[in-house]
Amino acid sequence: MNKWQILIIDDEPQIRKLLQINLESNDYKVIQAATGNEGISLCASHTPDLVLLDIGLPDKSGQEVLKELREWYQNPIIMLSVLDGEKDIITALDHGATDYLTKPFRAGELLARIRSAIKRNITTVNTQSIVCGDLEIDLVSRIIKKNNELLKLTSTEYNLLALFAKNEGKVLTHQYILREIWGIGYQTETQYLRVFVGTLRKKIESDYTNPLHIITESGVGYRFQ
Amino acid sequence: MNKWQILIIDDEPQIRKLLQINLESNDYKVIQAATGNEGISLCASHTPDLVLLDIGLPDKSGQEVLKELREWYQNPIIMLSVLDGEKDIITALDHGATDYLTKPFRAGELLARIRSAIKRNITTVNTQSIVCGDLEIDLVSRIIKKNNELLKLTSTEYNLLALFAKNEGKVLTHQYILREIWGIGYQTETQYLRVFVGTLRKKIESDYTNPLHIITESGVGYRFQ
DNA sequence: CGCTTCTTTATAAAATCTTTACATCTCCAT
DNA sequence: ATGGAGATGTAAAGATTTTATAAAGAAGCG
Repeated sequence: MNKWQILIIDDEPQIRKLLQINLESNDYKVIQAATGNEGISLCASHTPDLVLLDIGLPDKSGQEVLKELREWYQNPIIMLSVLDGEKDIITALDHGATDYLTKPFRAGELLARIRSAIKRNITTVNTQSIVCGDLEIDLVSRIIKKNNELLKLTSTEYNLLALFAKNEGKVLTHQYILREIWGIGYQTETQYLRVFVGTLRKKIESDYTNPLHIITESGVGYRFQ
Repeated sequence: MNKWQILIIDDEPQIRKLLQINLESNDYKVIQAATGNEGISLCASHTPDLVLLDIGLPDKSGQEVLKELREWYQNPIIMLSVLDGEKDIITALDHGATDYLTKPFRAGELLARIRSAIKRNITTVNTQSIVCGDLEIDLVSRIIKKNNELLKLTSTEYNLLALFAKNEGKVLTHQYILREIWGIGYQTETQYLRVFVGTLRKKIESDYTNPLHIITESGVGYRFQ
């Protein structure tokens, strides 16, 4: 079992230290940012399982960071604030914050709310392994088997297949896939996708000239089944 | 759009009244219970979209009610309490409570937390799909099924069918359909529409010489049923 | 280096959309 | 009822867009 990774975005070093000690002693992996922009880029590069976001930041307000993150980041975001202003709470929640705690918070309660948020998130988003016909995808150990034979995939190929498997049956648009795998700013590079879908098909399809797993939805995207 | 239904379980009539007024003025439908057992049976019979559960109840504690409900009830449960005890909060959250508010709570915050909980719940649990006789249209996954068999539609065919399905029973004029699917400036290209209605009918109608789903309203447009 | 992986480019192939031509239907005036 | 004009349906051609594939260049890594 690998640890859950939590990103702390807060400008006060003492608070970060306090949170870090508390979280690490409860078996979470912690990464930290002191500013909003640093937090956003760390979130993009590490995709943590949860974000603790302070409202008062030096470069941009926590509310703004929240909005920017929510354009692409799906995991829980818990807001922290010294202010108990109802308006702040309401706007944060309405912009997609998972929870809102007022400082000084109690360590036990924060941990419980973190557990709750992560649990709710995994039961809906994450699953450990996915079986689709002759394919078996283990999301924890990143192992793919076809007819019980191990397949060798590159990192990007694996990420793509995992994304497909997590959304079995749904049509995923080019834009969505590109954003999820390559990140923001790659939404127009549909050719990448074609190349990688091609190599993936050669590996996972029994007859890649007639794919049964990755179906192309012309003009829209792809569907995995 | 039908209203969200919320179940209040609280023994104090004033609190129930207060909550009811607040919720109903925000377009929620409210049902109420004064005891834990009554709450459980109401929840079973009505399956509300969210439960507001008081910790202090006359017959059994809110924590017990929570545990019993969570054995089968998946929708959000927000706990309310006069006690701000950390222990209560932690046990409630660890037993599957979605949130925990301490009385006296602010109406705006409660409403925001209710919105947040319901929104999170529908995006994960519900996939709103439209069923019309032998047709099933899943607007989220972009999947069309006829007699449980997957249909392969092109992008434009899908858009057209989705537009029809969203306006089931209504007569849509040529102009309106053309503007919605092809955009402004195509209002006069009624021939496009004839071609695409033709191909759609071949795919979705059991007998396309005698269409039952897409009905032509001569001189006006089409109607879907 | 040698190897793997990722990014680009080029081009062939396939799917989809548009347009044209003509058949068929509907409904009203005769 | 009957003929005909306007509206609608069908089929098939071409034009256009989208997709697949190979293969060359670039980047990362032991």
